[in-house]
Amino acid sequence: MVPAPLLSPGYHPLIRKLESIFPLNDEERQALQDLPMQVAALKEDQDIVREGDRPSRSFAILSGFTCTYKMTGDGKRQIVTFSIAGDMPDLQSLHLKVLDISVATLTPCTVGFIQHEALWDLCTRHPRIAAAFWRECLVEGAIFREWVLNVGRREAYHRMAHILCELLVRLRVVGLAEDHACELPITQVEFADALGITAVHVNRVMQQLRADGLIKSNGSRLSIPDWERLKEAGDFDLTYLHLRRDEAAA
Amino acid sequence: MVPAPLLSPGYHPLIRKLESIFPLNDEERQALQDLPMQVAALKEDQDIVREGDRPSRSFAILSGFTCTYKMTGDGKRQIVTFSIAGDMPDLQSLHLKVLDISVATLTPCTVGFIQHEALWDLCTRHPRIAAAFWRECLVEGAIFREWVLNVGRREAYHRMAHILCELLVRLRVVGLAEDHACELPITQVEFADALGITAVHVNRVMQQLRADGLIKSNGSRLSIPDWERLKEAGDFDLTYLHLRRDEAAA
DNA sequence: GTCTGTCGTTGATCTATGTTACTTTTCTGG
DNA sequence: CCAGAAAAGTAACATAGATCAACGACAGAC
Repeated sequence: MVPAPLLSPGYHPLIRKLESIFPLNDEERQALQDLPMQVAALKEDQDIVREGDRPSRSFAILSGFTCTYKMTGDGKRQIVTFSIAGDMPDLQSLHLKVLDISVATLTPCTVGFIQHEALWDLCTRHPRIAAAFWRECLVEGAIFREWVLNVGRREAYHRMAHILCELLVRLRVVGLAEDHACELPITQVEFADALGITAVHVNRVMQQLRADGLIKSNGSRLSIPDWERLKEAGDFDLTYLHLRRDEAAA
Repeated sequence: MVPAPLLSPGYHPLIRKLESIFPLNDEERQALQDLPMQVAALKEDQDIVREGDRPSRSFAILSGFTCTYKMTGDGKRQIVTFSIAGDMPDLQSLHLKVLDISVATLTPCTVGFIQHEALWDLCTRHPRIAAAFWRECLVEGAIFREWVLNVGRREAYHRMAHILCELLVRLRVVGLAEDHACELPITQVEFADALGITAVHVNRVMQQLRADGLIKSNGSRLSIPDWERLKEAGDFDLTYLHLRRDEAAA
């Protein structure tokens, strides 16, 4: 039911992610490994869950990128977070019956659906895993807070720099980025919806970042020639990601 | 150690708040009632905890208003949420060692500090209370998400309307507001920091809301002559507050 | 190999909101 | 009851970013 490479010890994205914020023992890793999961391959630009849904399962992203978004009444979209391998963007539905967000794929994705019952069972049997999930929800909350700050109080140029820093660090944590480069298949329209600006302005700001030598990009490949200066431009301090040892040192 | 009126059944703000999102039984209510709490009276405009702290206790607000905020590197403040009686703005510190936010009083406040050990103990003994706390953290996260949307994609006028709707509903839930009026001791500067705009603009926008007959205010008293129109102006849908029965019907 | 749609890019113009520098009102402590 | 401070309100001017309307470069479909 689950493709072999995803299950080989040390490669399960969910485990890798959880371990980035919480230390697990062998037994707990095994329990996660054994979690019954219905794996699905999804195309890009597809909603996985929608605002108003009452899901009976959550899902973990095994590969690909998703965004979590909300819409205003007049149809404007705000992306509130991006998610990557190991993330469980609707874990909250375990406790909150009605979803207040939608999650959509940005790229083709592999996701693993896990019945809430199975998660409850796991949490009961392994209270430390329950704590790890709770903790993961809290880290997610911390990211939202930082985004409120980012959107509320930083200019577009710095906002963009900040989000790039966050994405690079988070990708590094799950092994999807080298030191200062990564694959980042996010369009300018998507960045616009995440930063609360227009796509036109994203374009201008990215050009400025390029001109200033803070980033380079060809196609969906991003590389960062001067991490220190990008961090500074983005006013980026990774405390809010609450990583264990400073995984990504950065 | 705890003032009597705060402990009398049915009036403990913490219990009232938890029950607004999670049903408790008598035993659980009692356990919360018995939670050892160090009560403190704080003046206004005081930090209760600061970004970077590593607290060994969390606190519940028993009376008064607080704001949770973050600062940018160049000293701009963003308030990421307001908190009121029953809220535990730094409950996260139970899991996340280093605080990524500061919490300050907006008015004189009574707060009850609770040692993390006591909370852990409570959670172990009463798994449903642990679930309730987890759930509370998730609701808080949902509020942050809505704020990202609010700040990112709504114009100042609508943003202001939205935040007023949220505050009224939340105050109503804990019995601090009548149907369409409440005491709201939040200054225009504070609203500005919460909405990601300037105080000057808050002033303009509030005048517009008044002129449009959506709100009335004298001093710190807010009243809402036309709730339906304010909700509409604020594009407000209380789903994201995840209240139990629709407490505040609204 | 052309067609079609998506994505990135550009320029001209407009506007919501910021900035600065006040004045007026309300609150508070002595 | 008054003085001083904090909060609210005003006005003139500045600007980051929005809006609108193109255009070019690809990539996948057929």
